Amino acid sequence: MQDGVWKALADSSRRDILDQLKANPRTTGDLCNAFPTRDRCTVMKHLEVLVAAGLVVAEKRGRNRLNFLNAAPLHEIVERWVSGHTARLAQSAFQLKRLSEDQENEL
Amino acid sequence: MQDGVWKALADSSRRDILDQLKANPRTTGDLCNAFPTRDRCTVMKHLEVLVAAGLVVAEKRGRNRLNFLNAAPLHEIVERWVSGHTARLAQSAFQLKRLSEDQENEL
DNA sequence: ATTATATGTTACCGTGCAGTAACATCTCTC
DNA sequence: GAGAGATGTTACTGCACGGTAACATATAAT
Repeated sequence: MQDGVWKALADSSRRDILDQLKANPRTTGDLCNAFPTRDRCTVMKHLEVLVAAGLVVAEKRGRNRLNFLNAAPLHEIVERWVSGHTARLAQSAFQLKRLSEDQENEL
Repeated sequence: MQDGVWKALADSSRRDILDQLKANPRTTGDLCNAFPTRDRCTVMKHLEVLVAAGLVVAEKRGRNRLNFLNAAPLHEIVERWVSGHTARLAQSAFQLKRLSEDQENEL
């Protein structure tokens, strides 16, 4: 479940697509124009992955397809996993600080 | 740069390893015992990826190797990328709500 | 010193994925 | 309805990655 979201976020092209959708929904053609180096099929495949992960919702509008960002899955993995780690940011920083001090003492 | 962090987080085994390191640093052997289904070499390869991403710092202690969590890269991608999306969570929810209403109106 | 324990290194295999091409479908415009 | 424009589908290729085995090194205990 969450795994699909992480996998979707692993690719920079897909994160770029999400950035494009952040302000406003875009048609597939818009997105292809935004990434001239990538083939249209490549963009569509990335969109499929994003839709499967729930990060993008697509809607047909005539002969166009509008792609909407859905930030909810992002929010979810941050709440359920990331915050559990970053909450202890100070603790891990302390551990690492003590580690480097021990290394100095070994000289 | 950030890409290495995202790639490292894409694999659930690696996220599990980070979970193991959340409370306390662990030796490589500890981690292997924590994941009996995975080969030791597999665990080590995952650790390599995590170290390359800066999420884990390893230190030799005698014949053991202690693996420390470093949550800083996590915090960084959240601050620099994720929060830019989740901050607009309400906006994207509104867009999606309006989308579903439009779909109902089309009936 | 020898042995057992813990970790490090190299090479290989199967799978999954990014990327592309060719072809198919659908919808607007005229 | 004919053609153009936009999207959908299938199949193929190269490469990266997860996983494993075999071998190598280092350190503690005896």
